Amino acid sequence: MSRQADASGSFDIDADYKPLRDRVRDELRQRIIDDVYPAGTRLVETEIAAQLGVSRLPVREAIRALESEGFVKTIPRRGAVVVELSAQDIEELFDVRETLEVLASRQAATRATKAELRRVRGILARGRKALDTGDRVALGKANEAFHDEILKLSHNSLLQTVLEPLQGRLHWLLRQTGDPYDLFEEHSAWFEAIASGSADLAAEHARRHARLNREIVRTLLAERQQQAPPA
Amino acid sequence: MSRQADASGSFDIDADYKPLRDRVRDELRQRIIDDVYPAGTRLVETEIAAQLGVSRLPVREAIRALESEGFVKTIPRRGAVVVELSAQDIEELFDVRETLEVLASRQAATRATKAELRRVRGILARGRKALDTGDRVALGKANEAFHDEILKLSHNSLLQTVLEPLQGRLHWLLRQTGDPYDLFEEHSAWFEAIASGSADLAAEHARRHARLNREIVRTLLAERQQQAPPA
DNA sequence: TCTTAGGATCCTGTATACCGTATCCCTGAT
DNA sequence: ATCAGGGATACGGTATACAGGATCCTAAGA
Repeated sequence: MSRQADASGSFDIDADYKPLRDRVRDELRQRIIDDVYPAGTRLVETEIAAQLGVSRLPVREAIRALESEGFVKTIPRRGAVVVELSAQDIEELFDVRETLEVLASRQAATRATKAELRRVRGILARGRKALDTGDRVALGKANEAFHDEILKLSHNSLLQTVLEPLQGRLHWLLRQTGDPYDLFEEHSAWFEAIASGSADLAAEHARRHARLNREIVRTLLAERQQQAPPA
Repeated sequence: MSRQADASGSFDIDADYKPLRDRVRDELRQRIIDDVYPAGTRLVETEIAAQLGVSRLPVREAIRALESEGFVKTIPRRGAVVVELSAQDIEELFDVRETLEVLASRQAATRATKAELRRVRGILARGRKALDTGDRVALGKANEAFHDEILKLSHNSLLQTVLEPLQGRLHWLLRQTGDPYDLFEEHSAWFEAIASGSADLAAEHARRHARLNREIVRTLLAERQQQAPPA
C-alpha cells in the first residue's frame, strides 16, 4: 500500500531521488529569496560545502544553476555574488513576465481541464482563509502557488521552464516589496476569466494583473530609494 | 612590451578569457546543431573529456548548461541524451518565440539607435549578396545573425538571455527544415517596420514572420514524416 | 529455441586531494 | 596619506577513487 498511482510500466521506486546538486541549489535559492544571503553576498564554495556537509562539486554545480536562473552572477576567477536587481532589471523582468503570462493565460483558458480548475480554486480558497486570519506569509505563499498553477494550466512545458526562473526572482522581489492583500483579489478575478474559457478575456486580465504588479513594485521601490539615498 | 592598451589599472589583458566549461559547452552545442550528435546520442562524460583533452569536470558543467538550454535531457544516474524535438515541443517553441519576438520587435522599434540600424542593414546586405550568389549556408547564417541583432536592438538584456537558448534550438530546427530564401525577403520587410519606429507595425511584422516560419517548419516536418513513417 | 537469472561492466554522482594563479587585503615604507 | 609588496584566499581545473544504479552479455533452465 502507501504507493498509489503507478499504472503502467516505469515505476517510481525512489521517484523522490534528487541529485545532491539539485538539493543544494534549492537550498541556496531559498536562502537568497529569504534574504539570508542579501544582494552582494559572496557565495564561497568551500564555506557552503563545509556548512552543508557536502563536497565542493555539488556546490559548484548548484551555483552554476543559480547563475543560469539569474540569481547570482559569477565574475571569472572571483566567484559568485548574489545579484542586486537594478531598476532596469526589474522593468525587464516585468516586460518579459507580462508577455509570457499573457500567453500562459490565453492558453490556459482554452486548455485547462475541469479537475485543474478545481485544484486552483482550492488554492484560492486557501488564500482567502489566510486573508481572513491575516496570515501574511501564508497569503504570500498562496499567491505564489497561484502563479505556478496558471502556468501549469497552460499545458505548455516550455513556457513553464522559461518562466519559472523568472517567477523565482519575481517572488523574491515581491516578498521584499509587495502587498499580498491587494494581489489576492486580483487573482480571483483573473482566475474567473480563465475559467470562463475566453482566451481574450483571460489575456486581458493577465495583462492588467502584471501591470498592477509592476506599479506596486515601482512605487515601493521609489519610496525605499528616497529613504535610503545612494551610498 | 608586446603588450598594448594598458593605460589605467585593470585592462583586458586576457579579456578573451573564457572558462573552459564555456568553450566545451560551445563546442558541444555546435556539434548538436551541426548534427554531429543527432537526436538520441548519449553524451558520455568520460568519452568527451578524453576526446577534448580536458577533465570530466568542465564537461559535466557544459552538459548541465546545455540541459538548461534544452538541447539535452539528463536522466538521473543515466546521463545526458540529445533531445528529439516532438511536434508539441516545436509548437511550444514557436508559441514562446512568437510572443517574445513581438516584444523584442516592439521595443526595438522605439529604442534602436541609428548606428545599430546601420549595422543591421549591413547584415541584410550580406544576406542579399548570399542570395544572389546562391550561397545557401551564408544566407542561413545571415538569417540567424539577423534574429540575434533584432534582440540586441530591443535593449532588453533579460529578453536576450531568455530567448537566446530558444534561438539556438530554432536555428537547429530551421537548418534541418527551413528554406532560407523565403525567410530572407521577410526579414527585409520586418526590418523596415522596425526602422520606421512604429512599435505596432514592428510587432505586426514580427508576428507575421513567426507564423510564416512556423508554417514552413510544420509543412516540412509533415512531409518528412510521410516519407519516414513511425518506427 | 526462447526465456530468465546472474554477474560483469559501464558510467554517473560524489568525495578527496592538489596545483596554479588571479584577486584581495594587510602591512610597512616613503 | 599613498603606494608597493607580500601573503592569504578561493576559484578554475586536474587527477583519482569508489559506491551503486543501469545495462548488457552470457549461460543455465524450461
